[in-house]
Amino acid sequence: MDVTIKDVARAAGVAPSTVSRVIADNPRISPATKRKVKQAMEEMGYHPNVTARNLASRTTKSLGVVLPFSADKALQNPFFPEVLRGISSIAHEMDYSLVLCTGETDEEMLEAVKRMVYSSQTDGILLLYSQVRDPIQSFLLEQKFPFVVVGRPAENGNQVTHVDNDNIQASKDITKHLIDIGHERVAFIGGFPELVVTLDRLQGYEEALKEAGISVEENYKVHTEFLKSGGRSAVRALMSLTHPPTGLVVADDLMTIGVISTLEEAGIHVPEDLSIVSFNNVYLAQVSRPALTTVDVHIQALGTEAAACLIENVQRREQPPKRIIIPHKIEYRSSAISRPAPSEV
Amino acid sequence: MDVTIKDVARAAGVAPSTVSRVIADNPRISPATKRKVKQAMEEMGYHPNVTARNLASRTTKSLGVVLPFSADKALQNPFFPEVLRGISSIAHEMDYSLVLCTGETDEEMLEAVKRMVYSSQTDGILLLYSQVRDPIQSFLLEQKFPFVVVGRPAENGNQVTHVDNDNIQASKDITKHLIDIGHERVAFIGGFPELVVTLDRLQGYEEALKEAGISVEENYKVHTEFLKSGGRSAVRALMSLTHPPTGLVVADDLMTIGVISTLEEAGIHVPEDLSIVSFNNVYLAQVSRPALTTVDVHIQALGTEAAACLIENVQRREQPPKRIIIPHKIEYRSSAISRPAPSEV
DNA sequence: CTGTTAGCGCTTTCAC
DNA sequence: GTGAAAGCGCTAACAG
Repeated sequence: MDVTIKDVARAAGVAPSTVSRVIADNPRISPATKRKVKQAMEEMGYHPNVTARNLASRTTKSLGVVLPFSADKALQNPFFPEVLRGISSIAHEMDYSLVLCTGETDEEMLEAVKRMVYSSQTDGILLLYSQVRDPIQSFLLEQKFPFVVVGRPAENGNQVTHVDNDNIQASKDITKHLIDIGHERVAFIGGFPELVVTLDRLQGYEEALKEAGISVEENYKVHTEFLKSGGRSAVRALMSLTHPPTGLVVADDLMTIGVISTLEEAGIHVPEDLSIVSFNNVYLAQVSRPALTTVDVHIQALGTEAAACLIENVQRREQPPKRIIIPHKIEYRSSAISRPAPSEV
Repeated sequence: MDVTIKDVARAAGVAPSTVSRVIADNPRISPATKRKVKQAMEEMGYHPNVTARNLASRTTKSLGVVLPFSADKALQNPFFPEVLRGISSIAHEMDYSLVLCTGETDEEMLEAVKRMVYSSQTDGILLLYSQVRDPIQSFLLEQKFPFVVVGRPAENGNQVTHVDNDNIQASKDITKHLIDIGHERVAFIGGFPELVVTLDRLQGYEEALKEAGISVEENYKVHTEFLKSGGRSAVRALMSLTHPPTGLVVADDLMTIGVISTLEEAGIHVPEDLSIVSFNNVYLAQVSRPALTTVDVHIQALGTEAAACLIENVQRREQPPKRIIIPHKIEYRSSAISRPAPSEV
């Protein structure tokens, strides 16, 4: 940096505070001086030093973003770039910058978050996932540090502001769809059971079954790691049951792609032999074969709402905890078809 | 924030400057006072204020990261999370934070970058893509602001530090593979022709053809948007030529998935009817059907090298421009098979 | 409406 | 080895 507020003040023949006011676009400043100062800034190529401003104003105008860096391939899920886009659009609009919280392990992540808040590096934090007994959430909560989580907090749900879908209902809806089109043996494949989203979608699945008078079979509930080959055996086991399912509710589009791949290897075709529905409606869901019947959770909206909400919390402190539900919508495509199969055409 | 360096100083019975030196782990400080001060910090729950430190030391200990936020679905490419992981691991290790440069359009992106450097919000910038006549690169260059690009700069290649694969060679290698296994009619499908990586891979493709004595057909070179449905017609057109290709070099794994989808719709099977090879080896390349023969470009390494390099540049200014090439390696899987097809088994 | 005066919390000469 | 003092560049009362 080079030219400072003092330089501009001198050149414009005013006090530094006046320049500061011009920067802040303070209303009670005469158009004349405003113009004069602006011109000086322009001519001298002045740009306010963010750090100095932050120190003086005791804010950072930045939001911390916590991604699940640690978890295996989770970050490869297009879900995250997509919420990021949403967040970024609002942040940009409101003139906030985004700083990433990084770390390889859960402990490192927690450390990173602690450093962020202790060293006042950020005004608020955005948690892009929610897991059971998350030490990060507890920490933020006890520090009374502004944060919002994308997802449903497993604990203290009404103390922490969060934006989420009604995943239970969404899962109920899509499971019901499968049932409605004739499937009676419907299984569920979920990811990390520590993730609240997994639990919610499992619960919705179970509720739909119950409401349809179908009993919930324990061995119809499978948890496989995200896209992991470890999941293959689980899927195979599922399909070699005496009464294998004819329908599958999978907790995530990307996981679905892995599952379909495993199934095809085993000679099981989707949707002819098995119908699959899933969640998120990432872009890939349209171009994969078969195109996926999936619930669109409006990922970007999750991001924009979360960011807007956090910024509001940050600006006027002591906002009461809020809960925002983004609506969902089923996209009917070709991975799920009626059963029993229509008579051969 | 609450407890400051002064409080600690008072409590420990030393001067603030001494505390500062303890924080910085200054060698010429007696073990005794060091211990005393550390204990005070501990007891009082002291954490240095990053902003104040930055202002005083005139550095930010942060790196700006420029992702192609604007470009359609590009961000959905797992390539980016993966370099981010690499970058983040080094940044974390070296105690740098990462701040994202956000914007919806190219102009906004440029503005964001300008703001970052003008307002001294970051010590250096990481550009995660390289396109022809990129105003961001020009700007950074003329500002003499430290930055490194992941990819090959289209212009001023020896003035800007960059880490890249030898994409020309990589493309030559993989194209040659296709030729070696019997394909003579090989087409190329690339993405945005403004991206240098696309150009390099196209060039490698052409060179391989020439070296094999195969003439380069203009209508064998197709550019489709990333995953976009617009690409479908292009792919279909390609396949309805009088002499359609039997082999395809596609510039990116994700694009390949879209292409395969289009082909299957048209009743063309991969690899039976058409062999495909591509680039990046993202995780999906293993689980998609067929699993993709693709060149592994070591995405994470691109990230770690870039970050390490930038941090070095930032710490000791006036480093000469460097160019780092990450080796590549072909992963042979099942999307490409010999032609003419082996006699029916 | 504008100037004056203190800092924000830390680092960094320069003495001792 | 440690302290005193002077900022880093800006904002924010408080006057006027």
